[in-house]
Amino acid sequence: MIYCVEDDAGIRDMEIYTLKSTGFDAVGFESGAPFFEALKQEKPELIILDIMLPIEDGIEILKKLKASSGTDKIPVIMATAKGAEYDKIQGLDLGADDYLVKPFGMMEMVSRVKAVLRRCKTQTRILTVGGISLDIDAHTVDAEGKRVELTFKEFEILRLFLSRPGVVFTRDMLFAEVWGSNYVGETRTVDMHVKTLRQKLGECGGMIETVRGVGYRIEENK
Amino acid sequence: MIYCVEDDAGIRDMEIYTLKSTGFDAVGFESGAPFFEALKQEKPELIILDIMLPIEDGIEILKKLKASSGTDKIPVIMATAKGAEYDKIQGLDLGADDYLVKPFGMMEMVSRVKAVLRRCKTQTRILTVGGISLDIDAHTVDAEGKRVELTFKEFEILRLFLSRPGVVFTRDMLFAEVWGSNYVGETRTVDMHVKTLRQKLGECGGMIETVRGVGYRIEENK
DNA sequence: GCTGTTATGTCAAATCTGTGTAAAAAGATA
DNA sequence: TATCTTTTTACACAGATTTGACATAACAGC
Repeated sequence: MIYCVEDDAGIRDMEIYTLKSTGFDAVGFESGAPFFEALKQEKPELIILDIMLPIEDGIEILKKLKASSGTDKIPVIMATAKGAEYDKIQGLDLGADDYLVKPFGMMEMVSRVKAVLRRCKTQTRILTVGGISLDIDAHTVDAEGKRVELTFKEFEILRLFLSRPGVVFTRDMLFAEVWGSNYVGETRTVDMHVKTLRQKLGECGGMIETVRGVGYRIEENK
Repeated sequence: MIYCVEDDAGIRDMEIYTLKSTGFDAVGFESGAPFFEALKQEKPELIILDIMLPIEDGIEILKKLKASSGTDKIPVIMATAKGAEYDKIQGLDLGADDYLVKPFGMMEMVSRVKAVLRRCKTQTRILTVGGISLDIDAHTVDAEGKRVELTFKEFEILRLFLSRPGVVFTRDMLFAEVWGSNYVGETRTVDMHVKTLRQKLGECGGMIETVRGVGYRIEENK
């Protein structure tokens, strides 16, 4: 879902039309008030925000968005009039993720939206690295296209690995994240789960690398 | 460190001057070739890349950057001529982090640089000196662009060296930091690790200098 | 230049440590 | 209860680390 705040109905409709025909779900708002109302109902993935607005201007709206913990992480693209460089600077410094200079092409808008979403890939619900893909919602894992049945702990560990490919997780980190407690004493619990993971993942099992003296990581295949 | 690739000497100098006077360390390049040469030596925090370049254009350079595992995470801001919308789209789709439309103000450039760096802040912690780069999170080391496999102690020692380039570490300091204990008695342990480090780092091995009677350090320049 | 002294480089052997694995015990779940 | 998951224990082994002996290089004084 993408929200567009834009007072010019022509531009607004064009934006919504383009976004929808590109496969996004989009809703337009004429001003800040109805926009904030909608925000209470549903948080969009991204906001396109015009700076020149009648009652409350875009900069003010942006400040409010960034001030509230529920909305501060939603990426914002500011739309600004040509030559208003100061606005751009202010917007960027206030935490806008990008901006569009009017008049902008719809192709460009879509590209920027995609680029920002790519950057802010906050919660991709499906993690994929190499031949392994893990669906967080469905709680399923496929390796080389084949469904793999994992237990809870195994799933959580694999999810961590996939969430940051190439990054090494120490046993302490794994314990903290998966068990929520500290890694105390000498136990081979983690190793055990890694072993079964490797086994169940078959071919892809080799992607889980041991970093001796440190921990484990999933190979960032290149 | 920020690298600027721009064929127009006037613009390039202006960029470098502005960035330096803002507190950044910046170096300019006229074309792709010297830029890639410098890249072997040191990886910058950010790259400002002109699209219209004589021999190899910015899009090509961007593709190369994103194709190499050592450079694909470095944020890139593309500089493009006004109205060349297609370029922008292509650049953004290829993974550029932002772009500047020529002619752009220096204030805007600085704002964008800061914004991109802010966004990419929580990325990876990478120490780079000369041709060596060490990724703390991934626990990997590259020398001259090639992956080098290090053992735990080797990694820790190299990490110390890279954390303070040019500074000499005595054997006592190394023991205290890496082993967490005091350097007792006469043993060749540290020297041994330094030897294997130099060996494994190949060309870059020479960067580890012996300071007779004191300890070791990593050579800052060259 | 030499020469003796000292620090560092190198090697192979000895030691130590972390990890893989299996199997059994302990907890959950149904 | 039976079954599945998780944890623990025990042990073997590959690989990392350390050590001591010796070679080599650097330096200071002559």
